[in-house]
Amino acid sequence: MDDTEELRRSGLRVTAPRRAVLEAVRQLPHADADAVLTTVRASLPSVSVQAVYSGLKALADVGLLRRIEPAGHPARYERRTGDNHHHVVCRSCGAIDDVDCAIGPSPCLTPSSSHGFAIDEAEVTYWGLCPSCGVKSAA
Amino acid sequence: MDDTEELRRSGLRVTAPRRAVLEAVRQLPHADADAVLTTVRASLPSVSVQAVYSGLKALADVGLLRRIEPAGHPARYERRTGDNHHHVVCRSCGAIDDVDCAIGPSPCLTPSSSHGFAIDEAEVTYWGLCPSCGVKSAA
DNA sequence: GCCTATTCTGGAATCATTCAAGAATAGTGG
DNA sequence: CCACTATTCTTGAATGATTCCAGAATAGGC
Repeated sequence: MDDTEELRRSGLRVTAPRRAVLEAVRQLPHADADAVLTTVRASLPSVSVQAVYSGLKALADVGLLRRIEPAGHPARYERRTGDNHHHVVCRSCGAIDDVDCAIGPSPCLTPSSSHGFAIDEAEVTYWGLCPSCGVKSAA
Repeated sequence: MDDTEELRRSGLRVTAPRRAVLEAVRQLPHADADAVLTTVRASLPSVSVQAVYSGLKALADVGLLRRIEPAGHPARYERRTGDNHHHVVCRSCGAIDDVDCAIGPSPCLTPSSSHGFAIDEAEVTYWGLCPSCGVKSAA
């Protein structure tokens, strides 16, 4: 299924900016809005900042993209959706990698106490140093 | 151990704004900077915004406060530190509650694959609706 | 091909937070 | 108790990511 088809099935209008945003996130998993903008402009030089933001929002709203917001970093976007996998974030450079569910299939965590909250998602973020930053700090 | 003593032991200068910040976070667990500012000004009306921000940062840096940053919300601060407990966040009103470690003592989660990252923390955030927002949305 | 709702463009605004320069002050040594 | 110096405070401006706005463009149904 190509991007155009995915957009249509999700009930979104198929526009050049949206296809380009979808394609950019495919090329750059965990890209932030700025990186997406740069990539999109390689093929569509006149796309506005807002077209990218609203495209990212529309795509995330229908589930074609997943938005992750690591503390202290701008939001990142990825196409791997629906499995609630987790992420490792490098404290030094902000690099992100996927991590499969810690325990079994998603939703993979049950809190020991929920204080009456109706919980629908368990989000896990691992923090540390990526391979290349780890080497630098050890030196 | 009172606030003054805690500050001193952590190697921080004891100032009125810092004591007030520490006291405010004790009164309001999971308060954001703005709520802390308001509370601090109840006793010290002329404290600046930056005194609160720099106080929060200094206190968090030495571990007297823990800073949490739920996606889409301003940073919150709490005095319960050192146990890496987790949080439930209400999607509707942003209310936060503590949740004990999902599995055993902290650090309580081990990723199935780390991609070479040197991981030092597993942060878990549960998302859902708090008791009062859950009631409203069910109605 | 036309019509209308949706999306896009350009520009300004918002929010949380941080930076900068100079005044105030905590804590040390005398 | 006082002076000294580094730290912290004040005021005010700046930053970065993101959103809001009004009007122009356009996707998709008829």
